[in-house]
Amino acid sequence: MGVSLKDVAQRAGVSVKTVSNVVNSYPHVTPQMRARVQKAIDELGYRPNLTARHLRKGRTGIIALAVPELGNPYFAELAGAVIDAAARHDYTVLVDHTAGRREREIHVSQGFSSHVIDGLILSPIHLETEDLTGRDETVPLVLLGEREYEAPYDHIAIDNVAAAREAVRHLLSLGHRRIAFLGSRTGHERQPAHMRLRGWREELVAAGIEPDEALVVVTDGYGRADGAAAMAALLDRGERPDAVFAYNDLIAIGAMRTLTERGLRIPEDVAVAGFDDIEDGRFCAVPLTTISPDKSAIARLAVDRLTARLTGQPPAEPRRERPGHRLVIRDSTAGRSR
Amino acid sequence: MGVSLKDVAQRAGVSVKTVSNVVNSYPHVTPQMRARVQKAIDELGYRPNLTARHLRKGRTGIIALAVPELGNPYFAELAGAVIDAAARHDYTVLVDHTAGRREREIHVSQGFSSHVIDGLILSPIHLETEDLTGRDETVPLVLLGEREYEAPYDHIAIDNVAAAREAVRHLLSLGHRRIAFLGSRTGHERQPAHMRLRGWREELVAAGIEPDEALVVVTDGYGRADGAAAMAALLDRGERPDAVFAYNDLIAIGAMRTLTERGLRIPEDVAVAGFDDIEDGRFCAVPLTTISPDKSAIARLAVDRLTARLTGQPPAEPRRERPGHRLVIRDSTAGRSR
DNA sequence: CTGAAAGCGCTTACAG
DNA sequence: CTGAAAGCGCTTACAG
Repeated sequence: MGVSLKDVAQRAGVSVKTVSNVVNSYPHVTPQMRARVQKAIDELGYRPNLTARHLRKGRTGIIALAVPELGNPYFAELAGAVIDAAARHDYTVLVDHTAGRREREIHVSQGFSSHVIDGLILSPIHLETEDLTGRDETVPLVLLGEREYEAPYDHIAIDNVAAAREAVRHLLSLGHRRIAFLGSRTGHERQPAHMRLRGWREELVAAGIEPDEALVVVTDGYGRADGAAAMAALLDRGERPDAVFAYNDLIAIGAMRTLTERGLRIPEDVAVAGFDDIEDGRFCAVPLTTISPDKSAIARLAVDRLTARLTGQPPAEPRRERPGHRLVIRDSTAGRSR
Repeated sequence: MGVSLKDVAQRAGVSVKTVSNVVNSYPHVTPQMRARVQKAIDELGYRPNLTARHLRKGRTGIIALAVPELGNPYFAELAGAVIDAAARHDYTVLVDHTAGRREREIHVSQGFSSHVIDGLILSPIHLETEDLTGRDETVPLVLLGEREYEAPYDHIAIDNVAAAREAVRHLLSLGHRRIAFLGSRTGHERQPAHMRLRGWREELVAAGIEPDEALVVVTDGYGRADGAAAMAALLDRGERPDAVFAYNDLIAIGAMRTLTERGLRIPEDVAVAGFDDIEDGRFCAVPLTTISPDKSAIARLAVDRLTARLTGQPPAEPRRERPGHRLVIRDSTAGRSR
C-alpha cells in the first residue's frame, strides 16, 4: 500500500541502505547522492513507516500518561504540561484516563498496550502496592501524586503534608478555629486524602487545637458536586465551621456553591481554601485561596525521570522527587485584599 | 530482550503458528494443545509485541485526537469522551494539543506520527482549507468544531448558528436589547467565532434590532482572562450592555468576574450566557446559562466515522454530522428560578 | 487441526 | 562512501 524504502531505492537506482542513510541524515553521503535520493522521495511521496522503525529499534517514542479524570482541570492542565515536556524530548504522549478505578489502574500499570509504549507515567487513586509487583519491568514507570507505595519506582509528588499544613496555618493565622476538612475518604491509611488530612491534623495540634473529627467530611469523589454535597451535609448536621480546607479546588468550589446558596458569605462567615490551583479558582466570584503545586515542574521531572531510564543510563535508585508548591492567598480567605 | 512467539513455540514444542493461534484465540485449537501453549506462555511471561503485529497488519489500533488546549475544560471533557468512545472500539487514543497554532495543526493534520496512528480527529482553530490539500490520504481524518472547510472530510459539529440564535433569543425574551458579543476574532470569514457571531446578528435582525457592532468585542484567546479583559474593555469605553453572549463559557466566566468586581449584579444589571456547558459554569456563584453541545454524541460520532473508514467500508461521501445541543437556563440569565 | 515459510518496512553490522 | 543480507516479532496464505 504505502511507498517503502525499497521503492525509493529502486527509483533512485541505489540501495536501500543509501536511502535509509539519507532519511536519517547520516552525515557521510555525497550531496549529489542525497539530492538524487531526495528527488525520488519527493516524487514518490515517501514517508517512513515508524512502526517498522519501532520494531527494529525496540522503542516507539511514545510514553503513556494515565490520570484519573481528564475532566478534572488539575489533571487536564497537568496532561498539557506533560505533553509539552515530552515533546521537548521528542516523545509523543498517549493519554488515558482510569476513572480512578483500580482495575483500570492495574491494567494501565502493567503496560496496557504492550510494546507500544516506551514508558508510563501513572497518577493512581486506588492502586495498591501489591498491584505493582509482577509488572513487566521492561517498561519504566513513574508514579505521580499523593499516594505512597513501597515499590521501587520513581515517585513525583509535592510535600502534601507540609502544603496542607501551610494552608491550615494560614487559616489559623486569620483567627479561624473551627476548620473543617472536606474530601476525606474512608478506608485505610493510604487513601489519597491521607496526607492532606494528616497535615490538617498536625497543624491543628501544633496550634494547640484538638482536631474535631466531626468537621471531617468523607466524599464519594473529587468533583464539584461532591464538594457541594459535603458542605451541605456538614451544615445539615448542625456543624458550623468558620473555615473550610478542601482536599482540592473542585471540592472547595462545590462547597462555596453551597455556602452561597445558604446565604453564608465567603470569607466573612466561612473562609475557604483549596488545593491544586486550577484556573477556575482564580475566576470564581470569590477567588479561591489554594495550594499551587508547580505543575510544570511535576511534568518536567516525570518526563525527565522516564527519559533517563529510557536512554539506558545506569539504572539509578528509584527517586522521590519533591517539586515545589506555594500558598496562593485570594479573597476566599483574605477578604478584599486583592 | 523480550520473549517472542518463537521462544514460546520452542518451549511448548509446537510451531509458531500454533502459538499465534492460541494467542489470538483462534477457535480450532484442541483444548490440550491450548493448555500446553498457555503453560509455556505463563512460564515465560510472554507478552505479544504489538509493534510487530501492527507492522504486519498495517494498523496500530491507535487514533490521535488533537485539540487546541487541554487546559480548556471543554476540550478536556471532550477528550475524555473520545477516549471512552474509542475504547469501545478497542482503539487507544493519543491526545495532542496544538495550542491553536496553525503550524502545529498542519503538522498534526498531515499525520504527525506517520504510520503510528490509524486515524485522526482534529479540532482546528487556525487551520485553513489549503492546509488540508496534499495530506496523506491513507490516514482518515475527521474534523471537529465550528470551522468550515471546503475539503472532503467528515465533519462533526453542532449547528452553531442555530445554537447561538437560541441563546440570543432567550436573552431577547427576557427583555434585553443591548446584547454584547464577547470573543470575536479579527480576520476573515472563517474565524472560529464566525458562526456564533452570525447567530447573534441574525437573531437580533429577526427581532427587528440593528446589531450594534460597538457591542462586539474581539479577544486574543478563548480563556477566562480574555473574557475578563473583554468585559473590562467594553465597560471602559462606556458601553453598558444589559446582556452578554460569550463565544464560550470560559469567556463568560471571565466576564462575570469583571462584572462582579465592578459591582454589577448578574443577572439584574447584566445577564450572561455562554457556550459549551463546561462543569465550571454549573458551580459559579451565579450558575451560567449556556448552550450545551452533546459532547458524548460528538465523541461517538467522530469515533464512529473514523472506525467506519478504518474498517474498509465503502468509502462513503464525507459526511456532515450534526450532533444535538440544548439551551440550559441557569441563574446568570434567569434570576433565582433554579 | 498444525507446520514451514514468506514478508510487513525498516536498521545495522559486515563487506567492499 | 555504498551495497547485499539478516533480522526485529509478528500474521497469513499455503500445504498437509
